[in-house]
Amino acid sequence: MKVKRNPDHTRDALLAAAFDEIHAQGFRAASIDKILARTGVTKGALYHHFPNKAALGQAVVNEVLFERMQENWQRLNDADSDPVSLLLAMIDDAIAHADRDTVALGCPLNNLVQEMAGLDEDFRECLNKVQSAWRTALAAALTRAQQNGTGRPGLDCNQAAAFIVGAYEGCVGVGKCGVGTEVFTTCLRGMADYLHTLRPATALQANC
Amino acid sequence: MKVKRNPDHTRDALLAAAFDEIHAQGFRAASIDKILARTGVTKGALYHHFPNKAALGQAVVNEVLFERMQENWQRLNDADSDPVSLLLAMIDDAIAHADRDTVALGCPLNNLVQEMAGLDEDFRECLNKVQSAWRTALAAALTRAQQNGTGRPGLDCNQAAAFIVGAYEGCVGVGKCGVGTEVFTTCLRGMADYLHTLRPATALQANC
DNA sequence: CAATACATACATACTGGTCGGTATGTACAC
DNA sequence: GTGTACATACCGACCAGTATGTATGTATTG
Repeated sequence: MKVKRNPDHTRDALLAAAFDEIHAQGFRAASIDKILARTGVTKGALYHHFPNKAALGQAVVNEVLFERMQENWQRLNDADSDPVSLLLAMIDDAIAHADRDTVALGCPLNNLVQEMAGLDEDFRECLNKVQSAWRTALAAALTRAQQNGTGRPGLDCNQAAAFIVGAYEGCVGVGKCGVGTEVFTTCLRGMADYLHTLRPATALQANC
Repeated sequence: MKVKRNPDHTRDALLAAAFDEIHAQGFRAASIDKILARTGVTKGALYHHFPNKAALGQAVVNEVLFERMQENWQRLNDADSDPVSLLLAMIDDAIAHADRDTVALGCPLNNLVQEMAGLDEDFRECLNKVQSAWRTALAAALTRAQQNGTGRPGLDCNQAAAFIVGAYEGCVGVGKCGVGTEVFTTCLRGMADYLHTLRPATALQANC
C-alpha cells in the first residue's frame, strides 16, 4: 500500500525523525544513518532534500521546533483571562505531567541552544528567532496584564519576559540532574513564587 | 629545562586541557587527540592516568569543576553581610564583566548537564553532586538571611535555592542566543528584580 | 655502595568502527 | 524524453581505544 513517490511525505518524515534524534542525542551526535534507519529513507533521498546535515538541523528548528513552540505561546494571548494566572497554570501543568523521561530529555530548544549557539552562527540565528519570538509573546502578554490590571504596574515587561524564558529553561535544565522529577518540580515551585510577584501588590500587602 | 617525569603535573595538565576542550566543545565532541596536542602529552600517558574518556571527563567534573565552583559559593557563607545583597552584587558583577566570548561559552557545569545528564548515569551522578552542593550552599545562605532579618520570613529556602540555581543557569543559557551580551544582561536584570523579593517586605511596602 | 629487579610513566604505531558526504545509477512522473 | 525522486556503493577523515615497546625512578639485595 506504500505510495511509490511522495516527496512531501518523505521530507516531513525526515524532519520528524531528525527532530527526535536531535532531541535525544543533540545535533552533532545525531546520526544521519539512524535517522535514515528510523524512516526507511535512503541516504540518496535525504541528500536530495537537504544539501547537508546543518541544513537538515536548521530546517528542523525553523519548521518543526518553531511551530511546535508557537502552539504553546499563543495560548498566552488569545485568552482574555490574566496572563499571570495562565503562566501559573502552565507551571502547575508542567509539574503535574512531569515524568522521568521527559525531564531527562529536556527542552529541545534549550538543548540545541546550549550545544550549537556558541559554535555555529547560522544555528544561533535561527534558534534566536524561536527564542525571541517566545520572549516577544511573553512580553506582550505581560503588557496586556498591566493594561487589564492583573499585572504589577512598575514592571519592565521585556526584562521580565527575558527572565521568565531563561528561568523556565533553567528549571528544565537543572531538572536533568535530579534522580527523578524532584529537582525539576521544586525548581518550578520556586518559579511559581516568582510569578506571583508579577501581580499587583494588593493581595500580598493586605495584611499591613 | 623540561623535567623528565612528573606524573602529578602530567595529570593536572591533562585535566586542565580537558576542561577547556570540554567547555568549548562539549564532552562527546571533545577530542582526545586535541587534548593531547594541547598538552604535548602522548596517548600512552593519558591512558596510563585515565582508563577511558568517560573517566577523564568525570575527573574533570569532580576535581576541576567542583573546586572551581566552590570558590564562588563559599563567598555566600563566610561573610556576615546579608546574602541577598551578596547575590545581587554577584549579578551586578556578572553584568559588568560579561563579554561576548564568555557568554558564548556558557557555564561549564550547565553545558555538561544539558549534554550528559540524560545520557549517562555516572555523569549525572557526579554532576548532581556539584549542583546540589551549590543548592545546599544557597539554601544555607538564605536560611541565614532569615535568621539575621535580611531574608523574607515565609520563604521556603530550599525551593528558592533550587530556583535561583535554575534561573541563573537559565540566564547564562538563553544568553547564548543573543548577538552579544544583551539577552544575557537583560535576563540577569530580571533576575535581580526577583532577588529583591527575597528580602523582608518592609522597604517595598513602606508606601502603603 | 653497587648491581639487580620491578613497577611506574610514558611513547609509537596501529585497529576497527562510525561519521558525513559523494559519485553514479535507476525508476517514476509529467 | 527530461527532470525529479530516489537507491546503492563507496570514500576519506576522524574517533576512542589498544598492543607493544621503552625509559625512568625506586626498592631490594649482596
